[in-house]
Amino acid sequence: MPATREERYDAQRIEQKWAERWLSDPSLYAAEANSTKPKYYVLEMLPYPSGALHMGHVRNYAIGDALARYMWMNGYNVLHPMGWDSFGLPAENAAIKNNTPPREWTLSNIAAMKVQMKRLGFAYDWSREVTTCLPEYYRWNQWFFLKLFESGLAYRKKSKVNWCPQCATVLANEQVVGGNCWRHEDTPVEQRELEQWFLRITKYADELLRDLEKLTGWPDKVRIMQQNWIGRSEGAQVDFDLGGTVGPAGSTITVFTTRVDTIYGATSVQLAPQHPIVEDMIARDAELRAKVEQLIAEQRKAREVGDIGNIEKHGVFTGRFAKNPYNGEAVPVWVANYILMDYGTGAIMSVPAHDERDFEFAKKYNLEIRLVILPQSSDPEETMAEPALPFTTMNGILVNSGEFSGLECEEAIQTMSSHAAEKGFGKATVTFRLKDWGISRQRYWGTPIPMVYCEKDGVVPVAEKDLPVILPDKVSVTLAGGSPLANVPEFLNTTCPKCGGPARRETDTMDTFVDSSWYFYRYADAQNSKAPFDTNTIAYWFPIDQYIGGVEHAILHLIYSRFWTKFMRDMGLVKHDEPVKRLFTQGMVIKDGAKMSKNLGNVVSPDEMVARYGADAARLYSLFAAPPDRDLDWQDTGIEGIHRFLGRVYRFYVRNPVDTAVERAETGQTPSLQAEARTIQRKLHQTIKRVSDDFQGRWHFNTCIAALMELLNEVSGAEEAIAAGRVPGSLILDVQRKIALLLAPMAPYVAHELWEMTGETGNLLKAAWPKYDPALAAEDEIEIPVQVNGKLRGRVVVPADATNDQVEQAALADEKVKAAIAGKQIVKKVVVPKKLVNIVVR
RNA sequence: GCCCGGAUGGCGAAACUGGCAGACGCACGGGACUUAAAAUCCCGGGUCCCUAACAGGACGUGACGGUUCGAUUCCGUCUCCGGGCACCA
Repeated sequence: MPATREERYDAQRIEQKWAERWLSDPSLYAAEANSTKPKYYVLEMLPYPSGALHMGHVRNYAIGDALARYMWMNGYNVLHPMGWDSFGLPAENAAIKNNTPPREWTLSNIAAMKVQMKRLGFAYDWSREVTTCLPEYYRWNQWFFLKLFESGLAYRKKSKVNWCPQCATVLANEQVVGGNCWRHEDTPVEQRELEQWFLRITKYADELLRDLEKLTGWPDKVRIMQQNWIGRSEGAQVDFDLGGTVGPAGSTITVFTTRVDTIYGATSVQLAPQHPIVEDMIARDAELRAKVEQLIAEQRKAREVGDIGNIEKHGVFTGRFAKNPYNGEAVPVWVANYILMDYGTGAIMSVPAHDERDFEFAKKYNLEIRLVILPQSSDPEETMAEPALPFTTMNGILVNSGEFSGLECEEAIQTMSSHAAEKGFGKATVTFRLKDWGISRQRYWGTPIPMVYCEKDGVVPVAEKDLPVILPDKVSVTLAGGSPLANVPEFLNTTCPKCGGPARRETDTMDTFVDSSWYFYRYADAQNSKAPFDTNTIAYWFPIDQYIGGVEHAILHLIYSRFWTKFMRDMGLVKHDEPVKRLFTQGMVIKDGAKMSKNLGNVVSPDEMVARYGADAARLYSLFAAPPDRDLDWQDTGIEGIHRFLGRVYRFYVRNPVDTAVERAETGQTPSLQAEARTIQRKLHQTIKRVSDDFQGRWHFNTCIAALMELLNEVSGAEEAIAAGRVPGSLILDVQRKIALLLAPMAPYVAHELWEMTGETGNLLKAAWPKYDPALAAEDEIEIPVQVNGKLRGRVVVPADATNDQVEQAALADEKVKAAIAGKQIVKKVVVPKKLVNIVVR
């Protein structure tokens, strides 16, 4: 049947109409205060306001919005907010390029993106909008900083830090990816010695690791990544005595090892080139200094290439010996380029027989290789064979190890650590890979760190009552290096909060990950001017029931946020240990097999998609094209298909208008439906079940949209029966209303239009999610495949409640099955209820 | 090197607990409607063999092997792709 003009699905007209209605009612998506409903907090990661949404955002928010709307329809008090991660370097780059002040640039980007979000129909409670670059927000960053400082969790330290020459600022360890800057993938990070502010995240290292077990609603992948990042390692520290002081660093080398059981096999001590004792040694040995500097250079180079793992091992003997406290043996002390100063103690004992790296090094420099562990045989009587070296597993017995010989590795580690502690030359200890979080940035567009430097009183915190320390507007931004704020006298010069004398302000600003570490708390109490938020309000909304975002924040943002929550708990501000109950990481949106990028010219613009196919189609397609946790390969023809589907849905309503009077007329009757009508009714209830199950469980929106397509195919295939009056109007109306309801979370605009076409009014958020009737969803008859020797040979149709015997009889009676088993002996008959029959013959 | 994930038609994918592989959609081919086009509607389809056609048969979920009446699904070995960590002592 050809489509008429009135039947045309005009997405623009429909979406304009509903957008006007929705936008005129700001309370529509507002979370309720003092609600008796159960609460549900659904959160999507807030965007950086770059100026335009990309398809990745659309996908992220389409998932979150579908969930939020579904929960609303299921009677929850939903909190669904949005905000802007709006500090950061791009605003400064834009300022330099276009001569626009960062503030202006950022705020106009926010305005533009908000228009896009509203056009896409996302149901956000804008009264709770958080914009991190505004003083109303960042004053609380400063307030938290003061609290951290009071608690000793914020401290200042001079150290080697990661420096990105492109950003002209320092980076945290988490922001260095493979030796390069996380924002500039081709820019190697340099090491600079700077005085910096750090947050003591390591205080919570153990808890951050332990509580990962509680996060059962998080993807394993993310938990494992965090576990690796924290890098807890149990071992022992042991002191090796140099037999005399070299310099200020003393005469003891403390090594860290996870295999103290192998210490009788230690044949040298290896120091990191930057080790303080090495510095003492080279202070009066020019020759050694040259060699050590060479090792440092090699290390730096390898690090810059991101290849520290494959560095060619080099070392130099220092000419000195250190005493192994277990056996009193003096072993040579070396400096080696594969020893890292920033892990453990920067010194190791080298046991070539039982460590790959030590083995390789010993071979190269002809150091002694001494076997002290023999593999443990499963048969104790069996003589133990000499293993291939290096033998690194823990499945062994100690030999040549004095009083500890004969112990198994595991128990030897315990015994020998205790022994060291008793004798006072060592102890069992735990080392973490996680380092404290360096938050100073030598940039302008960030939260000013609220500290003051006074000649007399030193480092003094700004008084709480003087917050916020306002970021000045008139700043000339350059990437010359050094904080731009240092060139603003009005900002720089201040008075000491303690003595009132002249002082200067800290000119570094905070890492923007501080902003995102707690923004989701502010949503719950966004207008609070007395505190970052009210503790009781938080207790109601937290933890976040569902957080949705990209996996790229698995370590950075998500570990900082967990740390922030634990700190706030310890200061009594929140009552829970973890901020996020369930985490979902959606896949990337790619095109032609590659990440969308301007360079490749494969960027799909959401605006263009909305203009051409409508917001509903753009949203629905991003849910349909792939399960949400997988990457989505964008295909322009795919969204066309979805647009076509919405058109077919729309036409079904236009072509089959049901007078609502019909409903009333038919109520009270129990119509015995004819076969065609019954098929439609069954499909309807099956579809409600499938869509509901997908929302509850796996979030495979692609399959629930497929289910809706199947339902539509069913009813539009029955147009003849409908026209002939063989399908009751009440059933058609039921189908039409339920399709509108099922579509509402994913394609809200057209869902509302369809809802209205069935004579309903009111927002679908307030309509109840449909329920299915299992009896109506059930099949009367089912088709059972019949296999012979595991191969499909026939199909039989039996009543759904047929017994196994009946099914078996039907199967054996089937002509094709008969032919397949003719002349053969039946060995076994397998009948799986409602599934299949398999007849095994010989 | 270690740890996670993935591999199914021309393409995106489905098969949720071991039970008909390929739902749904895209692209494609054929047809209807139309003066024509667009839009819309209907039909077809994994590969190969056989057949005039109907029908029939064999093979098929990255590879090889195993368990099972039966394997995309479980086990073992391997290949390729993506991600994380990496002389972390």
